[in-house]
Amino acid sequence: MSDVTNNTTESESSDQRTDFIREIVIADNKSNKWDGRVITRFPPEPNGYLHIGHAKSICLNFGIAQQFGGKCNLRFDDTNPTKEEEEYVQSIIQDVKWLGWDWEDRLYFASDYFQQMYDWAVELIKQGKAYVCDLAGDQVSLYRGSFTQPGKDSPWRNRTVEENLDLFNRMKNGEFPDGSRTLRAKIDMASPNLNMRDPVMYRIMHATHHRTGDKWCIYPMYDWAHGLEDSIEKITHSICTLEFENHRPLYDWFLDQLGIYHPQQIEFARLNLTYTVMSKRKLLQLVQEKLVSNWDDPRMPTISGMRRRGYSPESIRYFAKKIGINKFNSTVDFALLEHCVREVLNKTSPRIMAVLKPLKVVITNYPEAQVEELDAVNNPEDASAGSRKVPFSKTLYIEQDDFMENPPKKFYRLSPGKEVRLRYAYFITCNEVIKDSAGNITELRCTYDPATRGGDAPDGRSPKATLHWVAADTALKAQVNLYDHLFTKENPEEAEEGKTFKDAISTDSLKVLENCFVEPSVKTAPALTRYQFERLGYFCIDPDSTSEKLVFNRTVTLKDTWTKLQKKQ
RNA sequence: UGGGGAAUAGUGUAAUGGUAGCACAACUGCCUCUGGAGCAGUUAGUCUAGGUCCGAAUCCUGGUUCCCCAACCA
Repeated sequence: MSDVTNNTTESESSDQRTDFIREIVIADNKSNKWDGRVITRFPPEPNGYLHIGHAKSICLNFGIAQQFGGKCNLRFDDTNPTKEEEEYVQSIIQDVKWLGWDWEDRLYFASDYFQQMYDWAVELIKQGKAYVCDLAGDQVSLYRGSFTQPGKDSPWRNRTVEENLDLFNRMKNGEFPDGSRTLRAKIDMASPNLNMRDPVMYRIMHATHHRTGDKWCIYPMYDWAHGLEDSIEKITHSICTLEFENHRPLYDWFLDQLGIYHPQQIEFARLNLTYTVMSKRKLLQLVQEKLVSNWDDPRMPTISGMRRRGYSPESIRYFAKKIGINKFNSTVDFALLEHCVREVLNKTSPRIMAVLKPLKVVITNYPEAQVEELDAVNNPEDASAGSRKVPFSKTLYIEQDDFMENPPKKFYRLSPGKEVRLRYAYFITCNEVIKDSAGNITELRCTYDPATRGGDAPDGRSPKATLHWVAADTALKAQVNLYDHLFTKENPEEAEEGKTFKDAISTDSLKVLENCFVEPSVKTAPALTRYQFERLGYFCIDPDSTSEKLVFNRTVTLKDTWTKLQKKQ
């Protein structure tokens, strides 16, 4: 287990918190329960794209294996061909890899174990612990009883072993229609745990499986299959989410009846995040109803969406580490995720200058055709990132927000008569404001102080503000997509009467700015390259970006105390 | 009207009978060629009622609240 694709920085090398699951692993190692082995697995069903909640589980399982010198398998739990697709398999492989984890040659599929599972089912039948039931679906649930009422035995519960064997074989051979029969475990129809009331092990499904094709027309249920998969792979700690706690007695029962290798199932709480939804069903709905562009829409909490948004794998791993592991439901503040993203990106992203809402500035005392190349530091947090040249000339663009004709108190930026520093360039003073007939400011006329080249004055004076800028002639035009929360409510699931989570979708989660300018140094950068636009935030090149039409996605803003100040007033 | 889990600042977590700590958020300052970063500080917590104990977030008893379970989904 190694981070092959990502460098580990300080933020990650900090000590791993010992959660209750790691405590179990440590205790097991101490007692030699598993002979020192630690084998975990990440077992997704390929029926959707992975999201940040899965990342928590991935980092837990792979992280434990890494920490204790064990292994973590990637296993597709592909037991339901009607919901699963190859596209999802590929996306999941890509996402886990991108997150920085390596399963080496241990890529497994539950469907590869179908024959073994079948054989074990036959064994259970021979033991008299499983039977073929002819009850229809609605009848099965009727016989199951309720929370407070015990169930009733199926009329087919006491078939002979021979009859069960014959019927199960014929189920496998495709002699019966879908839904006509099931194989059920014979446990206890009066158990207070409904999962133990003769759970279905196999159902008939004449469906084409994405890997086994039409070879099988019976498919194992989760409860039957999952423990067997874990057993086959000699998993030591089978980590799953809280809702499977009720299933653990069944997990244990199947393995005990068969007398085969028996991992320990441990449950932890899934992740909830403010301002987002996490269920695969709802995410699928957003995609299918075109409420987002696709699974990798940068507003989606999917791994692919976050990748496109510009989140780095390291920042997601850092986040997973910070949220911890527990056994109760909690909702993590989205701001913590953003903090983790900023923390990592601050240390790793090269800085460039870009102007999102351009305001033309003419330096009246600057020579007409002159262009200077000025030195700019690539990353003040990382000396090894070096420096680059940025062109400066008579006509520039600055940010509209960086000028105010009638500035309020504490507005440090440019205003008439005021001097500011242009980053890495010169001090300029605004002398004249030019407006169109409607009164909109269209241009600023400024003078520069030639003695301040590079951004320092010989007399030691230092303006309160430093602005970012681009030279008009050499700047590249770009589209910039500004993203915000997809939902307006902290908990979109909590919908009022007659409303759904979709009613909480934000109308300004995406703002497209078409007339942005970026410095020329980014011209040939590949898709997904991450930058900090100085004073604005972190941005990355969208995969749809071309050299003819540059497109950037805003990952997250910089912390902005000025905006905060304004909002308070 | 059954069974299974769980409750620590606004949020996420630590403390495993011995000073309730950390992070995010919020708020103050300092510093700064990014109103970024960094530095220093402030606010704020053991669900509840009893009990055991020199001492309880932790152990015991009762209560409260929340989550999960009645798919041929996982």
